[in-house]
Amino acid sequence: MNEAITHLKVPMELEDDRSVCLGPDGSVAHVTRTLEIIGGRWKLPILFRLFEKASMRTSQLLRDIPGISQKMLTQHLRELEVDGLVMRHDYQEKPPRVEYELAASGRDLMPVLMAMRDFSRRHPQG
Amino acid sequence: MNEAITHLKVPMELEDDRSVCLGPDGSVAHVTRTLEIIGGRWKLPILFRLFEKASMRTSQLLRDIPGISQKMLTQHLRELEVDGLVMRHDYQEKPPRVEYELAASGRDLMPVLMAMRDFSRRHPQG
DNA sequence: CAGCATCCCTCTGGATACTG
DNA sequence: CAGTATCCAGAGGGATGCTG
Repeated sequence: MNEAITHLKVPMELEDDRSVCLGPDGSVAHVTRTLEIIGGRWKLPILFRLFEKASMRTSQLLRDIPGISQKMLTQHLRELEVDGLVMRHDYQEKPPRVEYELAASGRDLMPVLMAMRDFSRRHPQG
Repeated sequence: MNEAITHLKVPMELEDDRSVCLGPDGSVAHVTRTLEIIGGRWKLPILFRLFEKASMRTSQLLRDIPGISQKMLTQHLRELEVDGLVMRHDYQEKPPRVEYELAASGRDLMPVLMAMRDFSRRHPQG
């Protein structure tokens, strides 16, 4: 799964080329990777929500994020889970009860997001 | 112009809602703004290139970034210029001679990109 | 309540050809 | 050399209905 963002994804054949030509550290590839992880339409709202509230049920997220649909919520939560940012807890109850919380990687990501937020603040668009 | 990334763009009607519901600081909106700026398929290669080489001609960029097309190079350079990350210098010569360099905002962005790079390094994908 | 399956529309980006 | 104009394929995401 984890269908990454198309226009950000690096075609297999070019990946090495780009790493090489753009620094031996592969900076571009790594930044691209981070972009792919947070690049979904609702990824940021979900992450910030879980950052504020620690643990949340699916229905809570659905209510607290205006405009998101069931489908997109589940889909993005899956991707975030696969990418290791979010942990899913299924309590195996009836009716279903599932909760999500930020994993360690997810918490580590927050300072990066804060840096991105601060950049935008320091550079208001023209 | 500056046609932003669709799946990242916040519909007008929801912009306020999201800012409110996701913290009074509008974190999500700001991070989204930064994402939009760097979200194009070739934005990162271009930025890193200009970060390394200071000033470059169009043809140099075209040669140094494997896989990019004339169209996308120009298009992304325009967007980066509009967003204030890149400065364009047209020397008004014949044949044409145009050079690009990072603007102050572009240089300010680099530490943020480094943070994103480091995050990816610290969290290798599964 | 939580999640999956479809259909459909929009937009990005690639390929190509042309201008000054 | 630098840039523009078309055409087109593919992916992301919205709307809706169904399942356990």
